[in-house]
Amino acid sequence: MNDRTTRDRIVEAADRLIYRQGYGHTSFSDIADAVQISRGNFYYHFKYKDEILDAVIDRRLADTREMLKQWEVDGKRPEDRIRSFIHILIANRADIKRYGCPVGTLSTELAKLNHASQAEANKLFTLFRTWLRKQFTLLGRKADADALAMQLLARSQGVATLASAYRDEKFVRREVRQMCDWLESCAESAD
Amino acid sequence: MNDRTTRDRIVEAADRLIYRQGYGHTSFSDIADAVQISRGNFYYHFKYKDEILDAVIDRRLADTREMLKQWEVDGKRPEDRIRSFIHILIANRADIKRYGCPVGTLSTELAKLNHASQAEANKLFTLFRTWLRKQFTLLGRKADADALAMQLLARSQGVATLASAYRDEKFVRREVRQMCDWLESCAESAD
DNA sequence: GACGAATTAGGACGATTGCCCTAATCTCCG
DNA sequence: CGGAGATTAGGGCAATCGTCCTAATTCGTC
Repeated sequence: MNDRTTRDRIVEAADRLIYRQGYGHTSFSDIADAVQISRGNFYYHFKYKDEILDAVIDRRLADTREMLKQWEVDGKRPEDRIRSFIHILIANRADIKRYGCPVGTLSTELAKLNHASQAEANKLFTLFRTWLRKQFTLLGRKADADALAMQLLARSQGVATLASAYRDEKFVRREVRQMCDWLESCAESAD
Repeated sequence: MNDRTTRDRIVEAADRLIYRQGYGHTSFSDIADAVQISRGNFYYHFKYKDEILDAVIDRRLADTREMLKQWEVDGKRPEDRIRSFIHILIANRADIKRYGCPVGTLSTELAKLNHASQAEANKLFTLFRTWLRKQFTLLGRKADADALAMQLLARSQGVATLASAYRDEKFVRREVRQMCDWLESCAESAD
């Protein structure tokens, strides 16, 4: 019924462009050029710009869910799983250095635009938050699991912001090391 | 020679609008409407949009320098001065909850736009960074003063980002309390 | 009060934006 | 092969963008 190829290619290109340029600064033409289709064809798949944004957010949500699920397979101990989270900063350091965190920068922009989809975009934060909370609970920090999750989220966000401002990868590495140390002390102080 | 009133009113309005809407989403008309002058008059004071941005950044730099200077008068001990920095999050919590950190969000946006003034905007970060480094040095943490300054900057940025995403003031208060605790342990472990 | 300079008002420009329409093309099944 | 539905191409719309120009007004000074 529906050929997913073109639509997926649009969402994929929009995802990358919105991450790199921001939502407001990414136009229909930008995306159409990237996918090498006409704007008319574009309109066939997405009538409104907001629809593309929602599709991009959905895509990111799905990808993130998949990633979190995979981390639960890879890391057997909860501290290992949390370490997987911290290490996104290392794995994506080149992009983060240049464009910041895809979750944080989008949320910030939509907040300023007072955009209706900000709630949807925030689900990305909540996805990580809930997952981290679960891991901290498994770690034995039942009482303050959510606070610890938020603390780790906040610190990651800050690292991404400053890494992008100063275009500094070494800073990322240093902060990741400290966050891993902090995580170990969290694990020790439990049970 | 130059009547500063109108120009200052323009910069003041532009500052507020850029903070609330972002630079890219703030137009000449927006600012002219806010100041209640014609766009033609506007053009007399600023030929290019980039000039307004630079004027806004200069204004913020001057304000920040003044604030930092004041903190050195208010707080006699370096830990008190650093506490002043941490408490901006409390003092500006209503704005931060709604629009995030003015320094971080502008830097992030300009990074994505690949804007020439990003270096100038980053001086705001460096102003805080250098000042904090000095205070940590006075605290006796000479070797890792810059790392501590960056760590505190990063955490503040993260708190602002998440406070804005979740529109949550309580989270700000909780994190500020923890940051103050952390600061005390910094002061104790020194000298 | 008059004159030159500083300031303001208001409109116009080309480009780009999000959005919309229609005709051409492709694909697949009877 | 042929026709119906899915897909694509390309142009056009009104609105807004940053920028620019010129005429009117205000201001300080003699």
